[in-house]
Amino acid sequence: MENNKMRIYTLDEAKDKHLGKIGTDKRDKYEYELRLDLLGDMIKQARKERQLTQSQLGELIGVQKSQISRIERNAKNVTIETILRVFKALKAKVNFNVELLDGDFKIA
Amino acid sequence: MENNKMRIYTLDEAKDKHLGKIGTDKRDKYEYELRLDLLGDMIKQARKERQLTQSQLGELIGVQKSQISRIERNAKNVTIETILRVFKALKAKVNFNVELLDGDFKIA
DNA sequence: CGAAAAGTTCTAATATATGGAAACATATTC
DNA sequence: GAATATGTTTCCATATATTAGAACTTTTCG
Repeated sequence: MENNKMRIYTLDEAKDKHLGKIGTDKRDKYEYELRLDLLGDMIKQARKERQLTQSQLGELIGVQKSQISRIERNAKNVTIETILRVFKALKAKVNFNVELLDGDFKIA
Repeated sequence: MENNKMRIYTLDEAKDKHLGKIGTDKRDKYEYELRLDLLGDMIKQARKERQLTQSQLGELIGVQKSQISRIERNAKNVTIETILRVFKALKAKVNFNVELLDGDFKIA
């Protein structure tokens, strides 16, 4: 019987693939913007992992394929709730990890 | 000199605190809904870690304190972009991790 | 290669997110 | 306890997210 966890994707994995490792100039420069862009890519990857078309995924949450395409293509201006609906239909769990970075942050 | 990473928060940590460990009925029942609710809590925690009022955080991203309050109180229907703007102002990095769960998932 | 499948983009309508400002509520300070 | 600081809710206006459906484009498959 297989492991319960089939696959884990992280945004960092996706970025490594697209931009190179942490520390390269190219990587840092796009860190913020790509965080916005790659969420849609993660939806797409999860969907393909499930071997679903956009149309089939759309049926699962009750929308047309065009909405799935829209979200996958540009997830930055999509609400958290909508994103989670999609991932729920894909039987994927999303974890948000927040990491406070050290900076000499002071309010006078 | 301090570590670069001051603190790491995960949604799971927050849920453990509110609901008990993975596996309890109470925990499972609210897994989906609370994922929607606790993102705002994470914003609030990060803000307090930075020792900022809502008003000060609002100034950082150019909105009134009432918007910060609104977002913290209900982050589920907020766009990814807005969420990330807030975390960026808090000098916090957000990681989205997607985990595909095994399920006898078939499309006939 | 051509047809079908799959994905993308557009239009227009509706629902809702975002925002300021003010009133209100609660917490903190002295 | 009173004043101040901080957070919440409401109202209203504007901007934008969501959606169906259709036309279009790209990919897949036999």
